[in-house]
Amino acid sequence: MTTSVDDDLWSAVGDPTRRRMLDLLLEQGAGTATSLSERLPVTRQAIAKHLVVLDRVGLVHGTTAGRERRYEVDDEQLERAVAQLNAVGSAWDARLARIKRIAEAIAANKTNEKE
Amino acid sequence: MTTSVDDDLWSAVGDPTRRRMLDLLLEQGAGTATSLSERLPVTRQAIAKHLVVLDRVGLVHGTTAGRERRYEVDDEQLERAVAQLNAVGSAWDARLARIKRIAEAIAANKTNEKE
DNA sequence: GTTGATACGCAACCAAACGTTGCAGGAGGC
DNA sequence: GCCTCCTGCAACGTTTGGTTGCGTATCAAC
Repeated sequence: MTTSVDDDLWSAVGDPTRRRMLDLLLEQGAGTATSLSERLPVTRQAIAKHLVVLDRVGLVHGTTAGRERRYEVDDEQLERAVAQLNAVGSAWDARLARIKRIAEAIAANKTNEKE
Repeated sequence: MTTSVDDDLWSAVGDPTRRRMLDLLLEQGAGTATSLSERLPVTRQAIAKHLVVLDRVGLVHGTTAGRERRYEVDDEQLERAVAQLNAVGSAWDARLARIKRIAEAIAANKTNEKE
């Protein structure tokens, strides 16, 4: 039951560019707006805006080191996001399973009623 | 590895309103733009547009019955969407698990160098 | 210290997406 | 016939993802 609190995390993770940014950050351990933009098909400024979004929901946090601003994934928050993905997935799976059971029951019933 | 093909399904499911529409359709078996809009905080026209989006990626399909247009969830396609949610989730989980292992190894073995 | 490259932040601008209001038209019930 | 309900379409506003352009701060080299 998608509570409205989830929506911030969902919309953060819903964007394909942000998902790939998280992939890269996990792969490399950390990254800057510039380093990420070199491996993604968007400009540094677009990446920077996405980093702000991800920072706001706590999925990454950045530290300034000299002229660089380095971002890392927040493990706990990402786990929370994964948990919500799984929650929605399994909720739908449960619904689908129930629908199938009902469909089978109806099919059995109809064959009984017929003739 | 988030192929670009996934993005259509993701962005369809990424919108909170569309997620709730799918919830309602699963709960009620089927629904029209009007019936859905009565249980969601947006207008019928907004719902109608979302239904077009969901139809385009195959998550629902609609049939015209008299003056109503009834939409139902496409079970197979929704299962595919769920599979993709789970795929991303477990990929991140695997990364996080690996990072934790490495962190523990580093804690035990003090000699390490950055790439 | 001056110069030059690098990394960043900010502002203006564009296009697409989500949402609204308003209106015309087809299907059912009286 | 008439009236109601459901739908579809068009115009409009706001937010969001993306761009370009410019100013500024840091590091390295001279």
